[in-house]
Amino acid sequence: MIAPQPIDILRTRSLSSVLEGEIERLILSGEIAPGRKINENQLAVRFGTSRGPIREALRTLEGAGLVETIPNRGAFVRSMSVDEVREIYEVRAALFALAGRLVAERAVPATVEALDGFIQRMEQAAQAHDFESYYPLNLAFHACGNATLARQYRTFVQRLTLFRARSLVQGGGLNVSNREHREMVEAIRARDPEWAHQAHWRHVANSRNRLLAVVREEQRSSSA
Amino acid sequence: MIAPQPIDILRTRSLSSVLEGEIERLILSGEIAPGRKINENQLAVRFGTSRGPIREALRTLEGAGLVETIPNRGAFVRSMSVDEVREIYEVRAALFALAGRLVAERAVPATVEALDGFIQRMEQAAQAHDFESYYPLNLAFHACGNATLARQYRTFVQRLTLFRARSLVQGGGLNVSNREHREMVEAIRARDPEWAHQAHWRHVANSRNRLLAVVREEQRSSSA
DNA sequence: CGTCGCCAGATTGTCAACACTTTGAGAGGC
DNA sequence: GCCTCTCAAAGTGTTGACAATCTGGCGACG
Repeated sequence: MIAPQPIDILRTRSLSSVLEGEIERLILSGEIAPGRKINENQLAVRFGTSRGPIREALRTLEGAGLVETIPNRGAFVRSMSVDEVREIYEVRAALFALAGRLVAERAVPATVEALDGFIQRMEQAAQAHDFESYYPLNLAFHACGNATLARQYRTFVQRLTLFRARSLVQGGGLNVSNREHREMVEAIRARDPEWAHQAHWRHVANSRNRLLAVVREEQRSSSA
Repeated sequence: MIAPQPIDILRTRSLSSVLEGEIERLILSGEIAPGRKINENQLAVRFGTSRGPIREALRTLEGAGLVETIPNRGAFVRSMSVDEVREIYEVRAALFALAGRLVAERAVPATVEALDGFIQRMEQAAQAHDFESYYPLNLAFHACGNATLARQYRTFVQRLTLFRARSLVQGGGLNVSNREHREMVEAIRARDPEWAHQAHWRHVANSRNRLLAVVREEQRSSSA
C-alpha cells in the first residue's frame, strides 16, 4: 500500500482539519475525559499552533456531537447520560436496519462473499474485537450505496464511545452472539430486505440491551 | 410576543453562533445559490465583523452539510445532485419512520388530540403549506421523546432545500394526499408501532417519488 | 494561432495581540 | 464565623495584519 502523504497531506489538509482529527483522537481515546474542559491555550501550545485553527476544529467537533461549548466558558467534552445513550441506540438501530435493507436489495455476489469471509474470521477469532464499529463501517455500509447514511452512522457510533463506561461499549461486543451476525448475512444472501432490516435492527437492539444490562449491574454493585 | 433580545442576544449567543444562523438563512433562502462560492471578506464587511467568527460559522455549517470547503479555495454552498437527494430521502424515511414508531409507543391522549387538531386544520386549509417540514418537526418529533432524533432529522430536511429545484421540495407538499396524513395519525392513535412505522416510511417514500416524478418530467420537457 | 510561463490582484490560512467575561481568593463588614 | 464585595489572574471572544495560495490575464515563444 502506497502512502499518498508527501503531497496530499499538506495539500488537501489544512491545519484545522488535522487538528480536528487529533483532538478527536484525544477525546475518543479518553485522554480528555467526558465532562472535562478543553483548554484552547493548552492545546495550542501542545500542537504548536495558534488558537484560531483549534477553535475551528472545536466547532466541527461540536457539530459532530463530541464537544459542547458554553458561551464565555469554553468547550467541554460531552458526557453522555444513560438516557442519551438510549436515544442514540434508537437512532442507530434505525440507521443500521436501513443499511441492512439496502445491502439486501443491492448486494452483488462479491458483497455476500466478503461478508461471508468476514463472518468466518469472526467465528475463528475468539475475541470479536471492536466488531460493533468495524463490521458495519467497512462492509455493510460500504456496500449499501448510500454515503450519506454511512457518514451519519459513523458519527453516531463515535458518540457512544463518549459513554462514561467506554470499555463497556467495546467490551459489550465480546458477548455478541455469532448467531446474530450469521442471520444478518443470511438475510442479505437471501436478498430479503425485510428480513435484513429486522435482523439488523434486532442486532442493535440486543447490543443496547446487553450494554444497559451491564450498566444496571454495575450500578447495583456500586450502590450495594 | 416579547423579544428576549436586549440581554440574551449578547449574553448567551456568541458572534459566531449568530453569524451561523444568519449565513444559514442566506443559504436556505437561496440568496447564495447552491454551488456558489462564499466569500469570507464579503460576509465580514456585510455583517461588520472580522473573518474569524465567520470562518467558525462556516465550519459549523460544513458539519451540517450545508457548505463544502475546498482547501485553499474556500467555502461553497453545497449543491445537491439527484442521487444525493435520493440518498437523503432514504435516510429521512428511516428516521421519520422511527419517530412514528416511537410516538405510537409513547403517545399520551394529549398527543393524539394535538395531532388530530392539526390534521383537521390541514384538511380545512386548501394549501398544505410546507407540511413536509412543519408536521414532523412540531408534532411527531416533539412527542417522540428523542431529542437526538429530532435534531438529526432537522438537518436532513434542511439539506433538501439545497436541491436545485428548491421550489419543488416545498411545492411537492401541495400534492400530498391527506389520506397519508390521516393514516399516520390513525396508527398513532391505535398505538400500533409497526403500523405507524410503515405509514410514516411510506409517506416519505411517496413524497420522494412525487418529487422525483416532477424532476423527471422537468428534464423531459427541457430536453425535448 | 495556440500554448506555455509569469506576474499582479484577490482570497484563504494562520498568527499574535487586544477586549471582555468568568473565576477564585482574600479583605472587609456584619 | 459567615457573607459580600473587590480585584487580579486565567481564559475566551474578537480583531487586524501577515504569509501562502489560487486566479486570471498578459506577453513571449514555438
